[in-house]
Amino acid sequence: MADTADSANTVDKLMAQRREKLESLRQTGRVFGNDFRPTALAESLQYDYADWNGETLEARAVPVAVAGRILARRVMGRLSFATLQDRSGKIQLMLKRDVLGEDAYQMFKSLDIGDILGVQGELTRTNKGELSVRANSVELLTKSLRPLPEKWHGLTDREARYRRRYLDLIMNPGVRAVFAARSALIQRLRSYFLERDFLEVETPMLQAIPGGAAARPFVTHYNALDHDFYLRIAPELYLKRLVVGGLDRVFELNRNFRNEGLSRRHNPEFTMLEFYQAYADYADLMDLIQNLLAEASRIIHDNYPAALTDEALDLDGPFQRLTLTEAVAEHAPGAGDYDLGDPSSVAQLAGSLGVNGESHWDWGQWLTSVFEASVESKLDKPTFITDYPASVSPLARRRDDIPEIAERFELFVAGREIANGFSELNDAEDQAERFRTQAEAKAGGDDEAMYYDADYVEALEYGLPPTAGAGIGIDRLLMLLTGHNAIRDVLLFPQLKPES
RNA sequence: GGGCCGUUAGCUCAAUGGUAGAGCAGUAGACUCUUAAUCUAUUGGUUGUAAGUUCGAAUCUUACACGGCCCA
Repeated sequence: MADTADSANTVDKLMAQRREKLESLRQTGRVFGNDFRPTALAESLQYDYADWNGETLEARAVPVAVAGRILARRVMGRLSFATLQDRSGKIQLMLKRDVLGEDAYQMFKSLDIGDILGVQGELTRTNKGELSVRANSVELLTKSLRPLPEKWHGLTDREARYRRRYLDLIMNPGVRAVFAARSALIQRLRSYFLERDFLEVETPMLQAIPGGAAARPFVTHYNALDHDFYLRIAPELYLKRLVVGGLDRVFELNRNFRNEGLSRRHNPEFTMLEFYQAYADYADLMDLIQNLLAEASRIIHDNYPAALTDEALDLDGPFQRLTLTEAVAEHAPGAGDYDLGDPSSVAQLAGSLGVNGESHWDWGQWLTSVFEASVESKLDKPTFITDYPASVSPLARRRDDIPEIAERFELFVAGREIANGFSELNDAEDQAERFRTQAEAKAGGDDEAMYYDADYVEALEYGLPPTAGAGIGIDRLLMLLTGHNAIRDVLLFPQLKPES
């Protein structure tokens, strides 16, 4: 604690100065007033008056009230300029002692960068042509007690940007654009499904049996029930219960939690869109997703250029489609020397690629491991991989002609999976059998294997109509669309280790 | 989990093992068209933490913490 003068560090001294200014303002007038109402936004003014020259502005004397944070200040004797930033952008303030009066001008000069002001005045243009608000009055709305980062270099330390995102948002306008794009993306996904008669629903985050994906869950304790619950790893099994209940088209756009490490591409909580459509199959959903992503992509690219980096992708389709076996044959080194339909041959191929498999693995697990090890990262252009082994797809319907294959697809872009979907398994007896196999694997030490969910099987026993469903990882989709290669750059508050 | 890199003033960054500096911000002053304003003066440090080597450590060594990049 820096409560003595000799232990005060720089920021304590800077804050002490600002507190003194605040205190002296309290003596002479009102601070933290909450009745100022801006009538204009900086960016709107820049846009609306772009064609007005100085003479016209002076003649019309357009009155405006703007509010925002001071980012820079240029005092030149009896005339000053300041840069004010509001939620839309920036506009310059022009402050003249002759107009404001001596007291108000002195008050302005005592303000600090970071303070939040309400300013009333008229629009004008400087000699250099910059649209400015010539202030008639200035009100301090919020005193900022801490110094902002430097105006020119801003805040660049990534850790600081993530831990104090508000400073990042103040100092780095592109960050705001990314999250505006995120909002627009989510908005469009939502409206896309609503337009197609899907019902938006919310299903439990706290689940007694975590299901719907292969992942380790977070555990929490529910005191009142004295029972451990899991944070959901996917909403899938609940959404399909709703389809059993007659909600033939449902979607949920919400958070999932997976107990994995942190990395450039992993955050323990992430946003997933899942949707289910009865009387459709996986091929229908591939078409839907292709169309959906093209629309979403267009919205982001057309409306949020400031959010995009050079790596931003335009997903305008059509997307390539390959079966898993075709993809392995095409991309896995040496695949031509092996029989991809034969379990032991595929296991040998996997071994030659350095995959550490386990002896009890079946054909599907070996083939999938080969795909993950040597194909996935090469799928640069948007590609639907189809026809996954049923054994690695325990919730997916089998193909009628080849029962070992599931009617399933995953979409890969830039080497990353961004969507996963299938024709849903609606044969309750087969589902029970698949769950048994999963539960055995879990008992055998595979902590990502699924639990046996008897309640879900019971729901299926009442009858799930033929249904297809899919999930799209929203954070990763946004990463692709905006060209950010760290998930932390598309999450407002990414998970970090505690500081101290 | 492994390898490499980083952590110095509020921010952005310097500093052959030999007195820790600069710019911005701040403070005081000048200045009625600036916009990284300019000019003058000036305040500001537990060099991530803890040990060690050394006459002497921001600098070398070790451990730890946090972060970044790459790999699994």
